[in-house]
Amino acid sequence: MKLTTKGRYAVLALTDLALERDEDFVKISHIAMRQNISSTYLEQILLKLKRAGLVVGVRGPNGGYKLASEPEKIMIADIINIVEGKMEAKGCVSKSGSCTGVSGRCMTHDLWDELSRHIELFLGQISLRDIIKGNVLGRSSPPRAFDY
Amino acid sequence: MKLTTKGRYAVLALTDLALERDEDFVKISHIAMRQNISSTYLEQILLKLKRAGLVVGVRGPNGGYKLASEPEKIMIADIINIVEGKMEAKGCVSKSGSCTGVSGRCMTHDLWDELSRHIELFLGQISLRDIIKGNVLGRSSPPRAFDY
DNA sequence: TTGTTTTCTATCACATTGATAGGATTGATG
DNA sequence: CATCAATCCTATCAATGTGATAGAAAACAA
Repeated sequence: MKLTTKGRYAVLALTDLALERDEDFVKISHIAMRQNISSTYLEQILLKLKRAGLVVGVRGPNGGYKLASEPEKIMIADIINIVEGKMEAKGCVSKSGSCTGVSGRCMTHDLWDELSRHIELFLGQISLRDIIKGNVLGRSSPPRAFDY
Repeated sequence: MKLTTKGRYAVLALTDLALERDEDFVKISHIAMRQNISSTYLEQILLKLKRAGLVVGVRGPNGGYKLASEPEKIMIADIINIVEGKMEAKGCVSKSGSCTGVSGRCMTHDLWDELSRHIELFLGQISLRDIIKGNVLGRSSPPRAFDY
């Protein structure tokens, strides 16, 4: 899974929107100032989120952005997937073809596959509401034992 | 957590070494050919792993690389940490200072903190031996329920 | 010793992505 | 209609990931 500043900014911005839900539309500049991130960079990110339908944006005076649905319905995994591009199903894909190890598919295929599923499962269960309620800590459960 | 091709190549190469453990020393060129990755790039990666003590390398004819310890003692998290640099403890660190949201620390701090712990926990429990034995699939356990 | 094979090391070039800049478009307001 | 405020969009710059090149140093064999 790819996780860069872009994904973090996206979650941060949407969390901000979830908090300022009473205001009609929140301006980019306000989010950027509050969260201390570049407003021009945030533009591109919000644009992607708008095209994906997670937020709505209106132009002109009194314009700005707004969540398209309830905070409890927006999962972190969705946000990340949109701005970072799709989580690559197979982390072993190199530029030319995929899984081109000598034995057909590369040996670590299952590992990255499982890791992606693991992360997606984790972030797919946390909503924006969980974040603004502080309901995040302590969710890490250890993986299963070796022998099963 | 940062996860690029460098980390994947590192795990792939060490998995290859774990499989060819009977041979005394395995040449970079052989690993690169078998796993279909750039041999010059692999050199840089193996060098880091050698400095960290995970592999030993000898020069000259019949030289090459070799695991420094048993495959079951080398965890994936260790490999990634070495070649990708340390996992940043706090994913919310921006260029200037850290956690500089308007309210002291950024709102998503706990989220990234928990995610890092989650990934490290996952990769810290999987060894090279698990990979070559195919003992990886099905380890994803869902996170805990919301209310606890 | 000499030559060959390999790791070691540093530096350079390219590709991808993070981040910025400036203009174009839209809508509200007087 | 004119003006202003904001999103929208595109082009460009900067940083980093990825890989190539050129050699040096070491170990072995003849």
